[in-house]
Amino acid sequence: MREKASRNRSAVPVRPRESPLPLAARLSRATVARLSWYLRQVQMSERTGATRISSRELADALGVTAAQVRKDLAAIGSLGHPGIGYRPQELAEAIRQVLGLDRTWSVVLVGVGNLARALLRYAGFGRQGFHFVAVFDSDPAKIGQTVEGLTIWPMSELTPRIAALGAQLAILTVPAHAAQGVADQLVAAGIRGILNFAPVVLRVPSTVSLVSVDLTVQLEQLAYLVLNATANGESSRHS
Amino acid sequence: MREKASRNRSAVPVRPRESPLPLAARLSRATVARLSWYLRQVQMSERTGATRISSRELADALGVTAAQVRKDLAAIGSLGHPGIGYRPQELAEAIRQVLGLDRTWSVVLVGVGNLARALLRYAGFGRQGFHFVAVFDSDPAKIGQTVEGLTIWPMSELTPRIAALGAQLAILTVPAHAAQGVADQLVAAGIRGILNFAPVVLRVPSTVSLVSVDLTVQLEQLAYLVLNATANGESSRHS
DNA sequence: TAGATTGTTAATCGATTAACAATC
DNA sequence: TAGATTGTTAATCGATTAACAATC
Repeated sequence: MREKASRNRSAVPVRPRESPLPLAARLSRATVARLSWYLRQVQMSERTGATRISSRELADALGVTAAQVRKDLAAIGSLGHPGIGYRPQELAEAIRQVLGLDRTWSVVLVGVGNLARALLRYAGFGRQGFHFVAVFDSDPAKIGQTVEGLTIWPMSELTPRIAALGAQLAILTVPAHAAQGVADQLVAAGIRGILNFAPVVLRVPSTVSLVSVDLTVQLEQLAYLVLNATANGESSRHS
Repeated sequence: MREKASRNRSAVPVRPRESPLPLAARLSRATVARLSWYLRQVQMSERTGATRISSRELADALGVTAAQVRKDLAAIGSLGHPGIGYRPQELAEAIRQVLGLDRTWSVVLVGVGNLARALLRYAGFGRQGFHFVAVFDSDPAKIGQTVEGLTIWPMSELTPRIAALGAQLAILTVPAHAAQGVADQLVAAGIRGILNFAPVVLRVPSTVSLVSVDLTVQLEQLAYLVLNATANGESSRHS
């Protein structure tokens, strides 16, 4: 469960800066999440035609410290120019490469409810290289219907289609009671990563990556914060 | 942005155990998230009629260490019974109280798309005391329609209705470009907490609590994990 | 050159884990 | 009593911040 590998962190500076990403040290969750924010911000800068952006500008836009930004960015390479800042294009490219957004990901979706429809319709995913290649549901009434241009397949098609399409990622939007069973099927079918929205703690083998988004937990977090806000200094959370 | 208050943490043991929650120390984000998991697990135990549950059982079910569970639970009170474990009912009640689930929260929702419909339909929220009292949208075509028994109101009704209904929480499911503007209106209308789904970093005053769920970030996390999985020992993430 | 800004180090802060006396 | 399990302490681990020499 916990991350075990951190030995090689401080070994990085020793390495010559030949290829852009020479066996980069493992990045922490928090760092990876912030890289996503930086990328979004930098892409906005690119659009406005800016030729440079400083750690301070990035920090102010995102509500973190400039030191944090520099630390995060230094972890993925020597991308900055002392006295200048970062060049949006260079930076965006480097972040995309680290996050794996410089390629196409084939994604299947299991469980076609409203949440699934929202995700399928969200154009932001496609823009970053995530392409939905198949959707599945167990409800006979839904099978054969079309959502966002995709035919809904029965669960019996899960394994063969994932194999045939070479899908790497799956989004799980089934009810809690069905989630573990479907996850097991996805794992067996060779899926490499699962984004789970079912409110359960899933168990998958260590060869498969798992990110869970638990909306109930988020709303409960909010209730806790509100309840403890007046007394305390407020703090906000970004997941 | 960062949490500033932590002085009183180790001062807690000094305090006599009179009332159930005597000025409880501030809990970390991570702890609050785990409390939500514990609650869910404990509620399942309650349903199966279990009369006790140990930190080890809880830990195994959720993939954390038993020490972690005891630490988290000790932070909200002396709830365990040495040699026995925790009593599900007592524990569930204590967690509910800490998270503010022992009361009713009035929630408004702004932006009626598929994500909103999914959230409105999700029964889990109601079960924990979150009640949707109004929904708003800026699209004239949607105004006056009904979703899950609620009439969709125009944005001009936001301020008066929030005041009239005494709504405390808001869920923001509008497009990115509209999010900050709507957040400002919600703040002005007296909302105490916002659960934001728009993929932007929102700015709200420190008197208002904010939790953001950024689905793009989560999918990018997954891509990063998959990309770095084979080489590394795998780790999974629960938000 | 003077001013700006990075990458990196050391210091700080906070969260997790291991271990065990106290307790039922 | 013997066995089980908590709450708490100390040790460890990791992440953030501050400061500044190096660089453009």
